[in-house]
Amino acid sequence: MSSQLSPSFAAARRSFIEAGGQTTQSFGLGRIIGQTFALLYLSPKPVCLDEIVAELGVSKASVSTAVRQLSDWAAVKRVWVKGDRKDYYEAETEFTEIIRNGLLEIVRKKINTAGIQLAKVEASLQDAHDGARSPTRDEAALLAARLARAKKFHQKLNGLLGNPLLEHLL
Amino acid sequence: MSSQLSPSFAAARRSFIEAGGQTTQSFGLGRIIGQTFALLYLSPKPVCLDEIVAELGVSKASVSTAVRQLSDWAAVKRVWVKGDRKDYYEAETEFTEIIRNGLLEIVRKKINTAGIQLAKVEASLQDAHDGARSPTRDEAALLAARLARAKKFHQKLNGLLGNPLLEHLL
DNA sequence: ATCTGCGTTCAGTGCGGACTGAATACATCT
DNA sequence: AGATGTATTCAGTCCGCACTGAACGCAGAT
Repeated sequence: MSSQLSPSFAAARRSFIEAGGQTTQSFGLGRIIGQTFALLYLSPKPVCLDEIVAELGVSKASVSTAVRQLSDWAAVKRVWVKGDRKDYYEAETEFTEIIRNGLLEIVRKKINTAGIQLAKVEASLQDAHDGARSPTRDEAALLAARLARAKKFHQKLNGLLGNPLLEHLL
Repeated sequence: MSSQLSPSFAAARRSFIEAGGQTTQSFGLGRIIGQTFALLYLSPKPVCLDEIVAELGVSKASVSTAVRQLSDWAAVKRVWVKGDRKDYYEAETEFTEIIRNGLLEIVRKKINTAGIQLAKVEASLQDAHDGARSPTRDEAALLAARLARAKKFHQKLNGLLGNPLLEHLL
């Protein structure tokens, strides 16, 4: 692909792709996701799966799943090239959109499951309160109070993540 | 510790601690960090290392490092009990502070290292531009343009994370 | 219908990082 | 000073998860 490009230009390109991989990996998303996006982000024309596989030197399976992840977040979009049976992909260049659909969505999910667990704790605390003997009361009261604070904070976080003002700041 | 508490109360407590572990683990911070904080958060009095070790059933080393992590973020604070050589810990109950000092700080670091890598790419692109022959120019121009956009977004993120308005929303 | 060239799936592998246990360092008491 | 009870450190182990390779499914072409 980059046969006639100057060596140092190719180096800069690879460096950028590597940086993409490092970044996504540091966020626990895996290396190939970032590398794939970076590659597409730098490409002037749509790129097919096998080209990505060739340039990154990884398995087709990895790129396939990475590309799906990325298109789930609308970080890349499929492009059909007429007369070609391959799938081609190009990057969404608007980072703000990607954060909105990708990262923030992930965080929302995690916050949400945390909230579900809080609700379960609340339920089992109800049971505990019913059959409580005297020495339990103080402990139970503290747990209830702390649990309430946790729930309140959880709601505040939810509000923040849904706040249009946050997305406006991006 | 909870010998005279009702079974279902103890269950609620363990459930909360477990939820804490799940949450921190889902954010890639490890399970014990969240469990330790949750335990301290529910405790009416300061707790020493060995009590945490006993209740969580994990190694002393794990709890030791977890506790240090947590106090780095000011999520827990050391408390001295006079006449006792052990270290005691209690939780910071103000979640907002923890997010500020912990999670946001982590994200800032990651964003920062990403920025450093971008700078490196920019530098090697400078070299490439110097020795460029004609067919390279277009590709180089695109890379430069996209790199500029990436840098701009990086700065925007930095600004957002440093924005007092964000912390005010918490 | 068969063949050909794609993308996807899934059981298995390898690796990175959390966790452990023993050795170490440290503090306080006698 | 030594002794004792504590926290910390560090090499090693274990485990989850990203990644792989082969088998599969599914198109369109002939």
